[in-house]
Amino acid sequence: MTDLRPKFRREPATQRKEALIQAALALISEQGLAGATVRAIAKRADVTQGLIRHYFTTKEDLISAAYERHMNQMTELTAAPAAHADVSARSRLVTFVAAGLTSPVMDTRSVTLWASFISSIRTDDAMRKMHQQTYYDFRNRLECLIHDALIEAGTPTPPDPKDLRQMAIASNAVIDGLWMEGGALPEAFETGELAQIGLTSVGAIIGLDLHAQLTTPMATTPQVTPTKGQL
Amino acid sequence: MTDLRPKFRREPATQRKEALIQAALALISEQGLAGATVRAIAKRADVTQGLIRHYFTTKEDLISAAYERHMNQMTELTAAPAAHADVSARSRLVTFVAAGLTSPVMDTRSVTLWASFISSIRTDDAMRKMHQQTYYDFRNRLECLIHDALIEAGTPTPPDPKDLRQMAIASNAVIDGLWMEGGALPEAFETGELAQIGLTSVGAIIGLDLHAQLTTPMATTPQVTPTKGQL
DNA sequence: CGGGTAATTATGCAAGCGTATAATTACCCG
DNA sequence: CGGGTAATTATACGCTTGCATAATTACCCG
Repeated sequence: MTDLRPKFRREPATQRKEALIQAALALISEQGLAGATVRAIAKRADVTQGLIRHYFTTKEDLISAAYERHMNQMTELTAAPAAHADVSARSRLVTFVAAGLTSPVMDTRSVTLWASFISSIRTDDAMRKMHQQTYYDFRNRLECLIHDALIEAGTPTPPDPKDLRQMAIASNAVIDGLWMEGGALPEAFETGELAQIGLTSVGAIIGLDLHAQLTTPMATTPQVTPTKGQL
Repeated sequence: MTDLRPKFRREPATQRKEALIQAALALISEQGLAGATVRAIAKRADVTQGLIRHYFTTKEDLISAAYERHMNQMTELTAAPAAHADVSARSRLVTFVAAGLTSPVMDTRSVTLWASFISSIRTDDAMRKMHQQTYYDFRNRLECLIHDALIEAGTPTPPDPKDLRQMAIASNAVIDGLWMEGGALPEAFETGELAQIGLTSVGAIIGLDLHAQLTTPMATTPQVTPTKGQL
């Protein structure tokens, strides 16, 4: 009756931490922050709850690490496809915008996760700093792409830094707004519709046509039950 | 030693409900959903916790009512200033966009509240429906304003409904995105900067100049520490 | 192969949670 | 003024939470 098989395995620290973070992310995306209890996370990661305290001094620590992980991955998933240096700047910008508004970046899970975290940036300083850093990082990448695309398109003079900043802020906002709605109400939009709207809008904001070949100012896609009315 | 003064007052139902909702909103905006416990809400509203169950069958009920209240107020605060029928359609649109990107609509408290609620639209069906309804309501108002402004500006033909829809989605997204960042990182932007960017962007998206008198495509405002760098 | 040690489990605790129910009590009406 | 009733308080229950601490145990190293 003596049990020969070990009752648990000792894993490298980074691996265990990663497993715990992934378990936390899964739970938060499924049930919100309230569902991500220490016990639930431990169970999901197939360990006992005491182990969490061994790797993270507090639960807040783990949640914060999960937030960082999620946001960095989102930025990377958006930026990576647009990193090929051998294509035109305009093409890189197009890829960036489209990637940010397509699965897996634009996705109910991602948006829910993000929303859960965002709600705590007012209370939690670590969360607040993380949000700020993530936001600036994303916006700066966008600003660089816009800058390059404008130069490439042959603008009269090098773009005014102030205008560039505002274009980046505005473009970032459209992408964020579309991304959020696409994740929150997936059934409200056609596949690819939001990516296309994003390209049209960013194009309009920076004064460049970001569509394949056409020059029409606002292209067209099939419509879906808008619940229009009253008012 | 007999206490002459009454130990509590009986208030009309609507008033008590309203007080409880306001207490909940205050707590959620200050400490997130986690801080809005039944006991804390009751204390804030100067009643005992049992009373909550007397007016709301469950805590979820109260939270849901608070969500509805908050969103409707935000929409109203944005739309009301733009309701004067005697001014031009363009002017009404301008007012609408600007109101949505200025205090008190664009505000840390509002954004934090919204974020707390949003995180639960995946789990909670009532929340989900409320979000959907609120979103469509806001977007439809925007679409109407855009429509009127385009007609007024003398577009060649009545605007294509599909284009109109996309313009509304995009404009809504910019406003949402700017509103969110303005609330989340208030110190990152100059006063009025986001409203101005919003006007410029919506103008670019629908193909109308929404600025006071100028015709320049991207006007200019003072800059503020952007934490630019690396990459 | 055998001991030391850090990873992991096991157990417990105090506090807070949402909810249910019974006891008060302010206020309305005849 | 005095009784009825609904608003409000008071109290309690069972459960879950995050965290701490002690007991195990897998694995590395000489």
